[in-house]
Amino acid sequence: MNRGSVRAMRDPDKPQQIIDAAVRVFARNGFYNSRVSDIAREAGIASGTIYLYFKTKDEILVTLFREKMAGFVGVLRKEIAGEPDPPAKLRRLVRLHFETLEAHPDMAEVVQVELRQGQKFFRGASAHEISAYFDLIGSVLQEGVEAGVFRRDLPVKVATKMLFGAMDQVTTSWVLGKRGYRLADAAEPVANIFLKGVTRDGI
Amino acid sequence: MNRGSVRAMRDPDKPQQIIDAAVRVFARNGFYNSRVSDIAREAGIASGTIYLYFKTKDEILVTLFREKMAGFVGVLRKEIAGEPDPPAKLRRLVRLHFETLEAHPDMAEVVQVELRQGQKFFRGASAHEISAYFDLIGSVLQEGVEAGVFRRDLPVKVATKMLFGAMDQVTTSWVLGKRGYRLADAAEPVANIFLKGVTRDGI
Amino acid sequence: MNRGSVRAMRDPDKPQQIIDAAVRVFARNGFYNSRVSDIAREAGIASGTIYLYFKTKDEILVTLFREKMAGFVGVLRKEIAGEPDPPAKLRRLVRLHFETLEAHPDMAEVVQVELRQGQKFFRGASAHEISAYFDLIGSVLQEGVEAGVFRRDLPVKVATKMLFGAMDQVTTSWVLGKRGYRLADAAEPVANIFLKGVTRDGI
Amino acid sequence: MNRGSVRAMRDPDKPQQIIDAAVRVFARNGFYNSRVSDIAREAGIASGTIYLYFKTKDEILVTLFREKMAGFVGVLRKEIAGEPDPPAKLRRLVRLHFETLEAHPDMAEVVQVELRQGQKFFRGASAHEISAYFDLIGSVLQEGVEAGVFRRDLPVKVATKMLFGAMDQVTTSWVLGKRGYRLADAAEPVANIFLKGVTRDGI
DNA sequence: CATGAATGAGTATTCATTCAT
DNA sequence: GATGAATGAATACTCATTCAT
Repeated sequence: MNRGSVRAMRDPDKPQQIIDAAVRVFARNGFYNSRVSDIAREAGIASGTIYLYFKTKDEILVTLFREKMAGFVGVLRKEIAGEPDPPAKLRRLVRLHFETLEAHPDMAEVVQVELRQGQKFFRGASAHEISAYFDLIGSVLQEGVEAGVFRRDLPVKVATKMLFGAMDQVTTSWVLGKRGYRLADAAEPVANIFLKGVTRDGI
Repeated sequence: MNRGSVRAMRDPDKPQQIIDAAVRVFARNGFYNSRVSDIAREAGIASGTIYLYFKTKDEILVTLFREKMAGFVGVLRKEIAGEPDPPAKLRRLVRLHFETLEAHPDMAEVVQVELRQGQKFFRGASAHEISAYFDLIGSVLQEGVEAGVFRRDLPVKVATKMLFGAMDQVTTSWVLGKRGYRLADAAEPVANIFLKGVTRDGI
Repeated sequence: MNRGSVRAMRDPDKPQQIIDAAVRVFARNGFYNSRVSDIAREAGIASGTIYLYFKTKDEILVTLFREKMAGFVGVLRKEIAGEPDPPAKLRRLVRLHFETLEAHPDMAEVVQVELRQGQKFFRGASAHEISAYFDLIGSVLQEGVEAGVFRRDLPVKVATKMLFGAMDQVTTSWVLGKRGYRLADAAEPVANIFLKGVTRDGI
Repeated sequence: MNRGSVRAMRDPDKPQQIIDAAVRVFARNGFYNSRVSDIAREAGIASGTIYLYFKTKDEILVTLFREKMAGFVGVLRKEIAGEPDPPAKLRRLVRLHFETLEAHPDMAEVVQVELRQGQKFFRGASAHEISAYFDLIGSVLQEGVEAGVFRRDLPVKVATKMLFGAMDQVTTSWVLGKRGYRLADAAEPVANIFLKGVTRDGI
C-alpha cells in the first residue's frame, strides 16, 4: 500500500552503479558524445533500467555532479576543520583538492572538462554545489582577514574565485596533458603563491 | 587567413558574418543546442550558404575560436610591449583581458562556457591558440624572474596557469552572474593579489 | 544467413518483412526515388526499426537481391536436375524463369529494372549471385556439348549470355508493357529458338 | 529542332558539348551519383549555363539517350539496307551493334547500365527510340519470314526481343568485365547462333 | 523490477535550380 | 548569353525514451 513517492527502487546500489558508470563514460567521450546505452553497457544493465532511476540523461549528469561535489566539499570541510589557522587550512584545502582529483582522474575529467557543457549545468542545477565550495573557500579567507593574518582589505569574493580558478586551471592542464606528472606536486607552489598574495604585509 | 575548405568566396565578408552570427547564437544556446539553421537565420542567409564557407558545423566553432583567440592574444602582446616592466605588463594584461571580454560579452560567453566542450577543443584544434596565450603570460613572468622583480624560484609554468585560471574564473562568474557589475573592476584586485604572490620578498 | 550488422534480432521475421516491403516500394518508385520511411510505412513499422536490421538503405537492396537471386537459382538448379537431358533442362529452366517472375511481378520489376542501377550492384555486391545463375546455364550448355547434343564448337560463354539476355529482355518488355499478357507463354518460343540455335546439325 | 520555343541559343554547339560531357560523367559515376556541376566542369562551362539549354537534369539524360539512340538506329538502318538478304542484314546489324559500342565505350556504359534507371526512362521518354530499334530488327526478321528464309511460324516479336537482349547482355558483360577483350569478336558467334535458331529447316 | 526492441522526433548536409550581375 | 553565389527543400540516420513482456 505504501509506495510513497518512490516508484520502485528495490536495489539501492543501482543508482550508484549507474553514476559510477556514467563518470567513466563521460570522461571517455564527453556528455554529448556519450549514449545512454553506453552507460548501460558500462554498468552492465539494460538501458531501460536507467530510466527506473533517472528521468533523463541530463539528470544523470546533474545528479552525478551534485553527489560528487557534495562529497568533495564535505570531505574538505571536515579535513580543514582540524587545521589550526587559516593559512594552514588553505594549504590543506589546496592539497586535498589536487590529491582527490589525482586519485579520481575520471572524476577530474568530468568536472574539469565536461561540466562546462553550457549554461545548462553551471547555471541552474549545479549552482548550489559550486557555491558551497566557494563558500568554504570564502569562509576561510574571511576568517583569516578577521584574524589579521590576511590583508584587511582583501576582496574576499574575488580572491575566492581566483583560488578556485587557479586550482581549476592547474588541474585542467594536468588532465589535458594526459596526466604525465604528479598533480599533487602543484599543491605547494599554488598555495605558496596564493597565500603570499593574500597575506597581510609584515607577516 | 587560411580557409582551405572554401570553394568560392566572392563575398569576403560572408565568413566573418557567419562567425559573428555564430558567436551570438552559441552564446545564447550553446554549441550543441544551436542548429546550423539558427546561425543562418541570425546571419540573414540561407543555411546552405554556410556550407560554401565552412565544411562542417564543428569547423565554424574551431575557426571562430582560432580567430578570436589569435586576435585577442595579438592585441595583448602589442599593448603590453609598451609597458616599462613586468609588473606593469601584467597589470595591463589583466586589465585588457577583463576589458576586452566585458566589451564583447557574447564572445565571453562562448570562450568561457562553450569552448570548454570537451576534448574536441582544448585538445586538438585550438590547442595552439591557447598555448600562445600561456606563452605570453609565461614570458612576462620569466622576464620578471630574470629581472629580479619576481621570486627567483618562481615556478613559472604553475604561476602562468594560476593567473590564467584566476582571470578565467572571475570572468566565468561574471558571465554566469548575468554580468551584474563591471568586470573591469576586478582587474586591480586580481593583479594586486597575483603580483603580491609572485613578487620577490623585500620589494 | 549472414547478417553481420544486426545488433539485435528478437523478431526473426522482421528482416524478411522489411525486404518484402522494400520489394514492393522499389517496384513502385525505384530505389533512388524511394525513401526509407516509405519502406517503413509499407512494412508497418517505424523507420528507425529498419536500422536495427540493416545498416544502410543500400544494404537493403543488396540483401534483397542476394536473397531473391540465391533462392531463385537454388530452385532452378534443383528443378532442372530431374530432367533427363540438356535440352529438357534448358526448356525447364526457361519455363521456370518466366513462371517465377510472372508469379512475383514486384520482384520482376526490381530485378529487371532497378537492379541495373549502375556499378553499385552488377559490379560488386551482387556479382556472386549473378554469376551463379550464369554458371548454372553454362553448365547445362557444357553438358550438352559434351553429350554431343549441342554444337561441338559452341562458344559456351557467349551462348550463356545470349540466353540470359534473351530471357531478361523478354521479361523486361513484359514488365514495361504493364504485363498485358502471359509471360510464361514466351517460354516455348524462346526455348525453341535458342535450342535450335545451339543444337548440333543433323539432330 | 528539339527545343521548339528556343529562348536563346546563340551557341549551337553548347547543347552537344553538354551532352558529350554528360555521357562521360554518367559513364563514370552513374546518373544519380553525378552532379550537374560535374557535367558543367567536364564541359568547361558554368553550371547555370546548362539551364539555358536543358530544363532539368533529367532532360539531359533523356535528350542524350534520344540523340544517341536515334543516330545509332539511323546508321544501322542505312548500313543494312545495302545487304542482299535478311541473314546478311542481321549479321551486319549485329556486327555494327558491337563495333559501335566498342568504339564508344562511354556511350556503352551509359546505355547498358545507366539508362536502366527505373521506369522513368525505359517507360516514357525513351520508349520511342527503343522501339525504333526493335522495329528495325523486327522488320528484317519479318522480311526473312516472308522470303521463306526464316521459319514460317517464327514469333517475330519474341525473336526480336531475344536478339536485342542477347546483344545487350553480351555488351553488358563486356562493359562490366572492364572491356578486357574485343567486343566485336562476339559478333559472329552471336549472329551464328541466332540465325541458326530462326532459320527455316532445310536451309 | 528488468529488459531491449521499437519508436519517431530531430538535423547536418547535399545539390538541383534560380537569378542578380 | 554566361556566370556561380545563393537558395532551401529534401532525407538518411541517430538515439533518448517508452512499454510490452
